[in-house]
Amino acid sequence: MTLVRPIGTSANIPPGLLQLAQKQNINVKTFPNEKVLLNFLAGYVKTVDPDVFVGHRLENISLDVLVQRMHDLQVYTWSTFGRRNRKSWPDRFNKSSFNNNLLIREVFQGRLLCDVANELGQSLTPKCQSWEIAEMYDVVCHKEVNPMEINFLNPKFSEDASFLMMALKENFTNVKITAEIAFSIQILSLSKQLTNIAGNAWSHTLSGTRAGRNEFILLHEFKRNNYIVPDKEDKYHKNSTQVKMIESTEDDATTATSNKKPKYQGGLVFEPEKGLHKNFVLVMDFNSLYPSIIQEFNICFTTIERDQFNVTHDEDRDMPVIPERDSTAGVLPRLLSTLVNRRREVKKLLKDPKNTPFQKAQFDIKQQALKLTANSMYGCLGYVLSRFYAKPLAMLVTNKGREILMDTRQLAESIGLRVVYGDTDSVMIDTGVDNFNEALKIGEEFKLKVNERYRLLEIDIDNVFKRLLLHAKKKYAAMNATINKTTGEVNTTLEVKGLDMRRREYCQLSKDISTFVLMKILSDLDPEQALGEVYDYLEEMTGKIKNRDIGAEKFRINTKLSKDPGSYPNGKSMPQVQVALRLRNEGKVIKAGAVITYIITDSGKQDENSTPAERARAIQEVFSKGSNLYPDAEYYLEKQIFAPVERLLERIEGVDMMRVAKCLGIDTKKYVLRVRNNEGQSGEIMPLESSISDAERFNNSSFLVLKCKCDKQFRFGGIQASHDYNVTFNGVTCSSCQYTFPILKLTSQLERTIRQHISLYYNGWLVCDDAACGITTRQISVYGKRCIGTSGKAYGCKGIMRFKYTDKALYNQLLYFNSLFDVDKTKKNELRPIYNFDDKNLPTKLPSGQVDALSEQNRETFSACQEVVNKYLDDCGRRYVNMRSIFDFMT
DNA sequence: ATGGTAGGGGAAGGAT
DNA sequence: ATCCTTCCCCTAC
Repeated sequence: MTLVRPIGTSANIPPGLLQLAQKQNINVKTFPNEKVLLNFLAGYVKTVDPDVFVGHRLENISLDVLVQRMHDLQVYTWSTFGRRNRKSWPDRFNKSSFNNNLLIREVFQGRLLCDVANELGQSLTPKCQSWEIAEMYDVVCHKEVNPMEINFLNPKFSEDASFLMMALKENFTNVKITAEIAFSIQILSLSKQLTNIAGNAWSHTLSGTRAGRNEFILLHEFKRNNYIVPDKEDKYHKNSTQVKMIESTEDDATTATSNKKPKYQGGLVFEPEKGLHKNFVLVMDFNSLYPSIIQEFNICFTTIERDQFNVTHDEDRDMPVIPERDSTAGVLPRLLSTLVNRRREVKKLLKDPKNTPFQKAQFDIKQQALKLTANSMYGCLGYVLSRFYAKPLAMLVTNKGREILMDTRQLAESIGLRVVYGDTDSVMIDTGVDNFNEALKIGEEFKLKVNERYRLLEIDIDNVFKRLLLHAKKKYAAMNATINKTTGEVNTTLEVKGLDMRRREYCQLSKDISTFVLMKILSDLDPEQALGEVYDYLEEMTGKIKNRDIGAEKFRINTKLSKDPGSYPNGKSMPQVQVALRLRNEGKVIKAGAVITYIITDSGKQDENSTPAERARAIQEVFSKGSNLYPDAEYYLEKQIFAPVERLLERIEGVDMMRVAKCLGIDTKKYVLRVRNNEGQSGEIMPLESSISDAERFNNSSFLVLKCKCDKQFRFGGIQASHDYNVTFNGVTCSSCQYTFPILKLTSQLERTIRQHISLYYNGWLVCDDAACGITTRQISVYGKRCIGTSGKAYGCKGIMRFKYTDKALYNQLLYFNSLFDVDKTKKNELRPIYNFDDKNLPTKLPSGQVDALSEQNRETFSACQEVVNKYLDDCGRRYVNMRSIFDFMT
């Protein structure tokens, strides 16, 4: 049913509308004015008495407008929108900030609001970029629809019935599409399952926030276990000292700019071995790492002592203690284990061939809901406003995560595997083979080795990459290989993470071109030929772009406005802000959170100096009739095509970037300048290994501790800021007694430390890697690498004996000592820090000029120290190989 | 008001 | 002019 009232100044409905509607079989009702229409609507809602409203942008747009108009036109029957019979509007309505989702929800109390494009809808459709209705229809239902731009200010809509009818039909179509999307993503079923699991209100789940669901599932769980749950806090009643501390220290930071500073350390990301890997690369991935860690290490509010926490602001010392391995499982681990087990059961049911399609869909939704619930548990531990906020627990989880990932890397490297990248819960291993099955075998073996170290935690082969191009942390492209079991053929598909082409501010044309380039570079083609084809393609595309042979829709750029467009201080340089302001001037509603779709248009002849932001136009404006606006070829070629392609080809062997620039018609003079500037900084091409920062490479090395005449001991980290020592032009000086170390004292302490490390290594201590067992021995057991446990008979402990001090660790340790006195590294500010970056008591950094000067002044002293280290390093270098071959069976 | 942190990259504007 | 910090956005996990 469609309700219509006269538009604009006209008091009449265009003649012939009803007949037209009848002909097209659409149920249209007309009303003399808006108030009558709204009254009818209110009555209609009351009669139908719906449980759910399904729509697209309900709270933000449609219902907001509807409710506001009812208020302004004094439609007294407004309360039928909800199920409470109310006479007066909620108090807050007359206040200025009434465009509040809470108010809308208050009016609609008793009925569910299901919005396919709100936060919940968006979380279910992550592939969408703008969540416009047409885009969602395309992405979710794989059907295309051409949206019509309707501007009711156009007088034709109030005069011409066929015109108005078009608008009504558009509206009608959108309603149907929305319903189709809602069914397709199963938003109602899923939210109901989530609600059933958590035990909160369905209406709450539909609003899309996870914190509330999480709160309720924990409340229920603790109640069931006879615990007293924490009180709900408000601004008058705080019961957590942690919250108070955070508020007092970070008050201004959170309110003013909403610049959320991280509160604790998160996942570990390895520095990738950048470039193209042509061997098979295995992606080994821990299955749901954080939920598994909580279970594996029994991390719970009830098992971990948290009172002493947050005193020193030093994560190392504040980190709570993990419970004993055989301690009773806490509430949280038990809850997670229940969720995991239930999911396993449901997945079993899902596989039953006797299922009807309906049952199958139901089971699938249920297992999804269980997974979502388990996975959102960790996030809420670190959420300040959660009733169950527990920073120590969150810290513990990520801390274990980092430890596990580091151990996994070391295990891989100890058996000669090369880890080329890893992020939080995964390692990528360059197998060095070019055969799929061989690679798989290596992966299976490694998987066993990793999995025998944990009870629950499980690593698996996630993907096998035939080719892998690593560009930076969180940015890579790969040819994902799968084998067809019957034919034995290897099929490949392109997989891209994080690169420009995955981002919504890059237009479709840019994405198409990036895809083409990657397909060539990652193909089996001869590299030279691949590059040749890329050059040709780029040249061809440049021609098409300049000739305006490509449709403007390929040039659309999406960007979200997180704030109100009016409140950007630097808005002038931001195209999306300029476009939003233009749209707002036209009378469009643009709120914080809106996704702006725009095109950078050609400046034409005049205004050579106009900025891209000034030339940005909303997509509607470009497509409107007679607009005469075209994409700015130069802008797109440089920013949207050259820049991403340059990043893709950066480390490809034999690439001629000048030629790429020429193919794209980039002003090569500008480009030459850019290359020169960058070369000056980063210097010559470095070997891969030295691209790892010292901070990471020496992460596990011991610091060099110097002892002063005054008995004070301190970490020495080369020429860098410290509370304990200064490097002056005379050498190293103690901060407490101002004693300056003579060269001899420095070298002798250094040598003594090195000898200690070497003797530690020769001791050959073995340690069980099971933290709970932790047995340390020099016995090499007859059971091989298995831990002999306390029984001495290799049962009772599943740990593996490893060298406490590996040859590699010693080698690395010596390299670290060497680096402390490396003048060049010092000048480039590449030394490993001796303080944690988040230490509250961080000394102020030395000015770079001072560092340079001190480096030069101490060059002689430092090279004397380096000589000491090098003496042992040379020695070690030879033995390094020998020791390995002797003890190979151990590792 | 409505899970988390890590990280790249563009752009502006202040410091040098 | 060039470096460095800050803001902003978006992505990976």
